[in-house]
Amino acid sequence: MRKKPKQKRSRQMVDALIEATAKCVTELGLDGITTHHIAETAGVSVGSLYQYFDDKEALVEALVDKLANEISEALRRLPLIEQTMMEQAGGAEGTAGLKGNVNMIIQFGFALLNSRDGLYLELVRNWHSLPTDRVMDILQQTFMDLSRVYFLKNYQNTPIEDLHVRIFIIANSVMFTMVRYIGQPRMLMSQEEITKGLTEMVVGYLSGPGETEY
Amino acid sequence: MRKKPKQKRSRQMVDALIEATAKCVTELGLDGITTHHIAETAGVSVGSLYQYFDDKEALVEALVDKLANEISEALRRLPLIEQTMMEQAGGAEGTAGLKGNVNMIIQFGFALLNSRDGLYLELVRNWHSLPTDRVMDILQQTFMDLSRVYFLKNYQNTPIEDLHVRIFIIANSVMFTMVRYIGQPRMLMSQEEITKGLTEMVVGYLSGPGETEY
Amino acid sequence: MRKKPKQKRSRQMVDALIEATAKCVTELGLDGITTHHIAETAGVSVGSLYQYFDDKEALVEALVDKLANEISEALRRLPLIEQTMMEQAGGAEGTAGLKGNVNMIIQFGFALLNSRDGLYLELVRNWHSLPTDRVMDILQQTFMDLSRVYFLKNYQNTPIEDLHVRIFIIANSVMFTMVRYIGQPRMLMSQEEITKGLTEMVVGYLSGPGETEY
Amino acid sequence: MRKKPKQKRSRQMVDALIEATAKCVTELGLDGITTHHIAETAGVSVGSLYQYFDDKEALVEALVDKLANEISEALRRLPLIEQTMMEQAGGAEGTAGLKGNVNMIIQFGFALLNSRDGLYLELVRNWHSLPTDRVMDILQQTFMDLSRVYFLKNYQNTPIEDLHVRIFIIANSVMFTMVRYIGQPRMLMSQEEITKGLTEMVVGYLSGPGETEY
DNA sequence: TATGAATGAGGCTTCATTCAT
DNA sequence: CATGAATGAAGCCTCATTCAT
Repeated sequence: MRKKPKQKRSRQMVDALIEATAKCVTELGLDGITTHHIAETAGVSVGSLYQYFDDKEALVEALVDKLANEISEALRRLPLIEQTMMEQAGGAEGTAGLKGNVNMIIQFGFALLNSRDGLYLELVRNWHSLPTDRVMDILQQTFMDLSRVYFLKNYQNTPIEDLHVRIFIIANSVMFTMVRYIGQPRMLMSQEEITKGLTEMVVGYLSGPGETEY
Repeated sequence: MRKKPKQKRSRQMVDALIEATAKCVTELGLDGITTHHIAETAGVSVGSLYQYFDDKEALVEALVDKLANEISEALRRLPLIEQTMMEQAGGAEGTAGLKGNVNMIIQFGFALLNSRDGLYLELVRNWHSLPTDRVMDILQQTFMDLSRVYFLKNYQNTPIEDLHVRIFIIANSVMFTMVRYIGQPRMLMSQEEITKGLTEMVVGYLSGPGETEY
Repeated sequence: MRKKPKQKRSRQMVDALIEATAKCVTELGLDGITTHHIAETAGVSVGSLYQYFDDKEALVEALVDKLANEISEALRRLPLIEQTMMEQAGGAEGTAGLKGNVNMIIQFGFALLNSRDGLYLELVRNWHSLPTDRVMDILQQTFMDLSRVYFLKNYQNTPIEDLHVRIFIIANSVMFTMVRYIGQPRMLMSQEEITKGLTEMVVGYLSGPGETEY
Repeated sequence: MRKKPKQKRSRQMVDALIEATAKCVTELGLDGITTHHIAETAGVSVGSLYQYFDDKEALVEALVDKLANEISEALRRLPLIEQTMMEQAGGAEGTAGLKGNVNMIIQFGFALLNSRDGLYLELVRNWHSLPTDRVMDILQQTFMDLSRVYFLKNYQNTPIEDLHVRIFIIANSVMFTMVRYIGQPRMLMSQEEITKGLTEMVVGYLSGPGETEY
């Protein structure tokens, strides 16, 4: 970013531009946006755009960063259910709490991808051409953290050595399956089916044998 | 395609152009390619390009189609292991054959994504902006078919009612997790770990309760 | 023309190409035609086209020449009515024969412009960008000749000193008024009205005082 | 037009571009102009051209509109001579005023077609491929209006039922005869002869029998 | 600072013409 | 002679970025 927006006016301008970028992305797709569109949508001139952002990339980067943090926050605020003592004692079979939580997170994900007119959807789709890997990274990191805490609290007796691998696999599996599902026009499957399937897969994976023989 | 490549020369030209497109995609990325680049890489003039393809899109489409068919073929040729009688009788625990097969497919997938200088990687990444959905469709369909046959043969006593949902979830989970993994520059995890994790998840999911209570 | 088509085959080819050009002109407009279109329509290769014609211009020129001669012939075959002795004696008032002839020619003109799917219309419209002025020239010349003969026979006592000027004016007036009329989509006037008006104007002009004071 | 030329600079740019278009049309012909030529002639970049005009067509349209209005204005400012009482009473023979006016208009027309290095000539020639029919429409409409007023004032006793047909015929006859005359390289006739002939024809037609038997 | 006019490199596509087979 | 594949100059238009006001 070219300029630290300390002034109030500046911050407003920066925010307006980022918001305009978001709007343009949802309306035109990530590679349909132009600096003119964004400036016009923000109600400012192209010149101003370049006063606050080095180039188009920087704008998208700023947008992505902002969203990533928002999502990360929201994820953290999710009312995850703590496992009861009973379940914890029950061993591998007591996955009701886990299942509920996974289900909740997936539903949250679907809600997210469908919100803001598909803004997140478009960004996730184009993750590879985004100026930062932040979205994925932040999301994954958040996921990691959440999971680690959750597991430490609830499954102290379970090995979590390869937790980072599992989280990586799960995060990407869930996210892209959802994105792919939403992208499909012909709805041969209901969102509930997908949610249920994903939940089952994830819970099974998390409850399965850890570093078992193989 | 503008002209049916009946002549030997024509087919050579078409192939050269598709191969040039492939090369350009790996070198410049899907949306870095230009008609001039492709023509030059193929060692012909732009005019020739348009003699055989309606536009740039058509070229990419041809490339994608070709690759999709190749992969589909290769998948079909994978030496999947038939389940033994013992395993089949063993119920959910007898998953050694399944596990082996899943593992084989994932390794095949990694090999594929790493081949051709990342051509497949780039194409899968950009699946949403490809002129055809054929890649995904063909791959998924092939997967479906393979799986259906496999399950019919080996798990006749297992419910496969929601098989299409499971296949959808698995195909996308595996594929995008692999793509994402390869895309990561810092290798915090080994490919073996990912392969193992994915296999475990998939096998668990496929061996888990079918249309159980939930 | 590059080659004298003495052989039968050659002449056939030349004719086919010219006819194809005609078809393309009516279908695509004079500046919508391409050598490929023409060759394809003629059922031959572009190469052959260039074997018989230096370039695209030459083709159009050949077409125009052919048509001009055809029209010229047809004009000459028009059954113009000879004036009766009575009329000739009657002076300026005896214009029934003239009027009939003018009317006939105009109707002939309309029929021509509406024939061949508007081929003539398109060519007259584009007279200025035609490779030859032949159409106009031949038509005008034919007109001149016809008129000269006609007047010599029928109006020997009338001065015809400025006949060439009158013919020039009349030919162009009539032709372009017709062309413009046909081009108008909204038919605020009937073709009969136009025909009648043109006839009246022309007859009046031809019967008017010759080299009078002015 | 893409941008409203509110600013002084903008209007200058727009004017420069239209003027450059005019110059290019006279130098290269209507279908010899290119966006680069025009921009270069105007002394600006292609980009600027597209800042003010949607495409090449829009430029030509703007030029044509401008000229059409100019001509229309000029036509209206022509000092047409009102008929004297004597003439009006004199019936068909009192056409001195009319003849003078027709003559004046034709001379005006010649002056116009010969001005601006043949710009008007080229545009009239290409009337059918101009983006708007406005030229012809505006000119014809102006002509109509002028004539109507003129005839109402001066020939109240003459039937003018088919005036629109007559105007249509006259306008096109005169205009295209002039255009054709100017286009002819070999001057077998003087401009005076043409002017005189056209005047005679027009006056004769306008003074002739109205809706007479036929 | 804010503006938005101006820039111009660069991308896509067409089509008349040539030439090896 | 016929073919049609190959050529490549040329045209149109876009858009990220700069800079004078």
